Order: sequence, then C-alpha cells, then structure tokens
Amino acid sequence: MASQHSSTGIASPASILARIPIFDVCSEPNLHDLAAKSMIRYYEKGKVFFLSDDAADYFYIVVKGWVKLFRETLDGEQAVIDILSQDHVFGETSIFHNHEYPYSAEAVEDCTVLSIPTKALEQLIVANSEFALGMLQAMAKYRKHQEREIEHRSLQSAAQRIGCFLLRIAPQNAHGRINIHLPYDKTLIAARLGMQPETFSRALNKLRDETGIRINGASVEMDDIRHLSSFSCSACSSNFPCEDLSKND
Amino acid sequence: MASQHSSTGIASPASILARIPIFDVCSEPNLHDLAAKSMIRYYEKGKVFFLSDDAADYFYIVVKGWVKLFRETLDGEQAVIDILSQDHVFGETSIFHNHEYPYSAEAVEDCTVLSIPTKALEQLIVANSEFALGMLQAMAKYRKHQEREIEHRSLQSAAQRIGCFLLRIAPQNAHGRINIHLPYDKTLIAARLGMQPETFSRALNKLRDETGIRINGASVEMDDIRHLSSFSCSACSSNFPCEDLSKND
DNA sequence: CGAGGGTTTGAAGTGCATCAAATAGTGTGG
DNA sequence: CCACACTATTTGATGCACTTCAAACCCTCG
Repeated sequence: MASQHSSTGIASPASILARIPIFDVCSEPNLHDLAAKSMIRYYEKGKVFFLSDDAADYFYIVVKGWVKLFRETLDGEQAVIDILSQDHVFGETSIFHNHEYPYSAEAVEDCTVLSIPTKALEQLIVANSEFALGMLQAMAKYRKHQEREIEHRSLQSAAQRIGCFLLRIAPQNAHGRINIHLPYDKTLIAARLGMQPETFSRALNKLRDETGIRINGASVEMDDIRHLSSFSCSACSSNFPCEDLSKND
Repeated sequence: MASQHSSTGIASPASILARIPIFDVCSEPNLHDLAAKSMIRYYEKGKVFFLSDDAADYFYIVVKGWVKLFRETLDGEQAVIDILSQDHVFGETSIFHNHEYPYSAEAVEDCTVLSIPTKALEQLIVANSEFALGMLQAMAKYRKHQEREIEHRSLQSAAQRIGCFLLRIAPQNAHGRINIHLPYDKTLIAARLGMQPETFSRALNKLRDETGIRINGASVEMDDIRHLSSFSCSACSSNFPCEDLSKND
C-alpha cells in the first residue's frame, strides 16, 4: 500500500508513524518494524483507553477524533490534563513509570487510533540514540508547555484563559478577519481550561465585550487577532505569538 | 573524607556530581571530565542566576541554600515554579530550548552552587546513551510531578495545598508524633503554593483546626501524619504516601 | 412533536485577593 | 541589655471571581 487503505480511507500504520515528529529520525527499517507491530483500532465515544495506574502494554497515536487525558481524585473530581487531536501521542511515558499509565484516557468522540506496543518503543530508544535524543527534546518541549499551563491557571482570569485557548487554535500568523470553529463541546473546553461550564459561558461573553469578537454557536469571528492577544497575553510570561507547543504529548 | 575541601567544608565538584541521581550511570572518567569543567560559585541572597530567555551557557546544582525558579508576566505578576534545595539541578533543560533558559532563577538566601557548562552536558548526552536514557527518565518523572502540580492548583483548597506541602517535607513513613520545621519563609511558601501570604496564614489556621496540628512559628507538630493526609489527599488523584518526586529538576 | 443533551441565565454562596492596620520577631547600634 | 528600625506574620473588613444550585432555553434528532 502506498499510503492509504483504499477500503477505509485511513492511512496505513507506516504513513501515520511517518508524520509524527518524534519518529522523524527513525530509519526506514525502524519505522517499518514499528508499523508491523502496530494496529489500527477504533474506540467509540465514551470508551476508555486505560485508567491511571493500569499496566501499560501499548501507547497510542490519535488518527481521528478526540481523546481526553485526565485524572480523578478520591473526591470524585476530575482534572482534565489535555484534549488530544490528530497525530498526538499518548500513554508513551508509561515506559518511564513502571509500565503504568500516569493518567486515564477516554475517547470524547468516536476515535481511530494507532496502538503500538510500549516494548517496541523501549527497544527503539535503546537501539537508536538519535531517537532517544529526539524523545528528550519532545519531553523538554512538553515540560515547558506544562510550565505555561501552571502559570495560566494561577495568573490568568477565566476570560483570559479562553482567549489564550482561541489564540492557540487560530492560525497564529493570521491577518485581518479570522473565523475559528470550536473543536469540541464548550463543556469540554471548560473542563480543559479548569473551569465550570457556567463560568465558561459567562467568561466568553466577557471576552466578547472586552475584545469585540463575535460568537455564534461554535463559531468565533474576529477582525484582528491582536485584540485577543493584547487582552489575554498580558497575564502570561510568554510573548505572543507563543511558540506552538501543541504538537507534543 | 577525601572528597572535602578541608579549607571550606564544601564538597568537591566531583563528590557533588556523584550524589546527583542523573549522573549515577556516568563512568568515572565522564564524571571527572564534568567535574573539571565545573565551578563552585557563591550567590548572595537576592542575586539572580539568570532571567528567562537569557542565553544559557551554564546549568547549576544547588550545594547549599535555596533557589527560586519563576517567570514574570507583562503585568508584573510573578509565578513561582519551584523552590529548590540541596542537590537539585536547574537550568539544564536550556539545552533543549535554543540554549535559552525557560525560567528565571534567583537565590532566596545565600547560596553555594556548582555551575557546569551546558556544552559539557550536551556532549555527555550524545556520548553516553545510558546517560541520555537516565535523563529521559528524570524528565518523565518531573513531568508527572508537574501534572500533579496542575491538578493541585485546580482541585485543592489553599488549606489542602498547605497540608500537601507539609506531607512532602515530612518523612513519609513516619509514625506517631512528628515535628516539621518550615524550610523557608511563610511568604515564600505561599508564593510557591500560588497563594497570598494572608491567605497562607488563614489557611494554615484552618488546617490546624481541621487536623489538630500544632503550629509555633516555623515549627509544626502533629500526632499522626494521617490526619493530614486524609484531609489533603482526598482532593488528589495520587494515593498517600505519594511517591517522592522531589529529587528532580 | 417531544426527549434529551448542551448552553445560557439568574440568584446566592464560598474562597481567595486586596487593602489597611496591628502585632510579633529579628537584627542593629548605642 | 535596651530601644529602634525593619521585616515577617497575623487579623479585620471588604470586594471580586468563580462555583453552585436551579431553571430556562435551544438545538438536534428520532
């Protein structure tokens, strides 16, 4: 197969792996070995990939759909760590945590994923030091991402966090009028940003009043992205446009 | 011991490096090479090691004193990332960030540190794949630590966060009566936990009322650590006792 | 059309921040 | 050893942001 399963319209394991940055440095044989051990799987909305502390034999790459990473407290509260879209990797750090997943993962809508044995990843790291280095790099990048996340949660208001979220899904070098489509439920975005749905709704209105964006259901329109960035980024230590930190797990 | 500078009472670079976990896998020659390129330096209270986005030529290991890592927003707000004590490493991830420091660092009291050229670290990573692997491991561990931090900030109350902080500095397997000495200013602890000094003071009183701990200045005494953990850990997804995640940068 | 989810709005409560001021603690010079 | 200056900490009063609970609205889809 060149790159498509003609029957499903889904890319082949090898072609999926090929577009994930951390595998860039892998040789063809490396990649094909990995692909041979991988499997395309389907998870319907609400299905759980794994729970925090489960034994980890596979990690995943999102091919289609959205995946929620989260942790739950004894109180029954849920902390959403991230919502992942296409080409994001999850569960791979289990290899550094006693082969247990450090968070839970659930399909928030029907998903196609590539599942890969963690064992194959471990072998790859040991065998290919350039790959290990790339992995370190990705880890460092994600770490910075998290530091920013911590900062946002403590310094930004709800409205600013929403603005920041919109900036991240907007084309960052955009000029003039922009139209953004919210990628998933407002309720889920709220959870992702660590606030209640009610707060999200009200804060979005406040953001509209402050920045002149226009909201219509899941579509958000604005004349100039800078209205948003001057409102949101003043409470952030990174300068706009922020480097894109999204393409990592 | 052979490894002490008799004149200063400060350990030699080699002996400092030897007790840092990530260097465990280094060979003697590796370690001595690193030590030869390192330098003991003194920073008085308030002195800045570096600012966020500065060009990074050195990373550091805390030998004595306390170091604050933080970032500042345009608004002038400060987000404290961490307070580091002896044997903690900082600034090393600059090698993955364009040789720029991803945060600012300042001595919160008179400090002795070991400064090491980042170049030497890079060489070590490339030359010693086992070391690279260890670094990955440390990175993964820190990442989990951060995930917990994010969770704490969104799900725990101020009083619970303080309790959690106390649990982390207490001997975790302790039984019966315990006495803890706060390691630095209450104001600084407050900043570390993302709250105002006033809030810290009030929340600490609340914690006392709820858990029966006794507070006297910087000393905190309790009869059973479990009073604290049942109060604080109910809003956390990790079970007490939490794994010790402190010995990482 | 009606059921059920997602979303918004209203009213009230809670927790933390803020501003102001009192108090305790620490180090200094006399 | 004491008085003073200065800082850390606590306390009080008030305000704001977010949450909570309740109910309405809206949209989609059978």
